Amino acid sequence: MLHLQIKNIIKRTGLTLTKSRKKVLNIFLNSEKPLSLKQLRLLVSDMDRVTLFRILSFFEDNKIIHTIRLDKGQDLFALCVEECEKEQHQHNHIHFQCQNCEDVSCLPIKDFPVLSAPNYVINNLSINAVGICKNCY
Amino acid sequence: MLHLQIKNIIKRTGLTLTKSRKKVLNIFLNSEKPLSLKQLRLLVSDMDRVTLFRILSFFEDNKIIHTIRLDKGQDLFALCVEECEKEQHQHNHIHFQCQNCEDVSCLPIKDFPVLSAPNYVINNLSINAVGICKNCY
DNA sequence: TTAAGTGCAAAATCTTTGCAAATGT
DNA sequence: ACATTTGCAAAGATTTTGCACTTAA
Repeated sequence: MLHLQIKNIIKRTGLTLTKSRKKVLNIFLNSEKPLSLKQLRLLVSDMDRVTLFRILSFFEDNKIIHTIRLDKGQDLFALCVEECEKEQHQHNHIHFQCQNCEDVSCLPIKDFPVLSAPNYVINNLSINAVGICKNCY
Repeated sequence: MLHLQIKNIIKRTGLTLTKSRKKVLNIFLNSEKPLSLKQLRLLVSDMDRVTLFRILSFFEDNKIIHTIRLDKGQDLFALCVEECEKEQHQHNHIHFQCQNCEDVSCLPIKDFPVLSAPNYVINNLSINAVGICKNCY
């Protein structure tokens, strides 16, 4: 089941499914939340850090994961969902970081804002919100 | 005129107006566009890189500048405008990067989107758009 | 078999820290 | 004069590169 999922994700890229890549994918598939590089390093335990770097940038190039760039210089990585597989690689969800518990999650928004500006073509919006989450409210 | 502007900006923080800080502020005040660390380094020429780091983080702490975190790992720095001086330090403008010419600017949007999610408090939104700018259109 | 991926060592960058000398008020 | 800021040297951290060895198809 999970194995099949992993195979399909990699098959999309046309490239090799290795043990290391499988490991990293598993971590993402088993995680509810976006992960920092530090967290990933712990979770992959013995994997060489260079290999992890290369896998992450490979995954990012192939739109398997994307980077969430929070304020304050933190980057988190998350699996892409359906939308990413379309041409535009659009992320129609909003990342939210709680200023109290620091937790990062996706905001459940019904109507994703549509923006337009005269003479501009807007292909992708990335929106980060900060505030107080429903648990800390 | 410009000198007065600089004085006022620094006065807000209650702290010292030094030659180096003045230099960096001048660069920002004379630049239409947000600047990368690399660009800033060139523009401050002989200033020690540590000093530049410290000035930037001082300016950021004091809400004189803010960081624009573009996709693909680039950070740019820009002067804050009026909004930043209010409590919330909200940036009611949208940063736009052209996928053709790579230029970064603020999007002229009339109605800044208002988001709400049940049981969440949203204090700040940062929105980055990518697409094709009016010059490359 | 052989093209691609991994691990290791080491280079290149980037960021932070401590402290003495210089500067601003 | 005194507190703050700067420059320098050096530590720490992060990211990249080259290359021999291993692995997946």
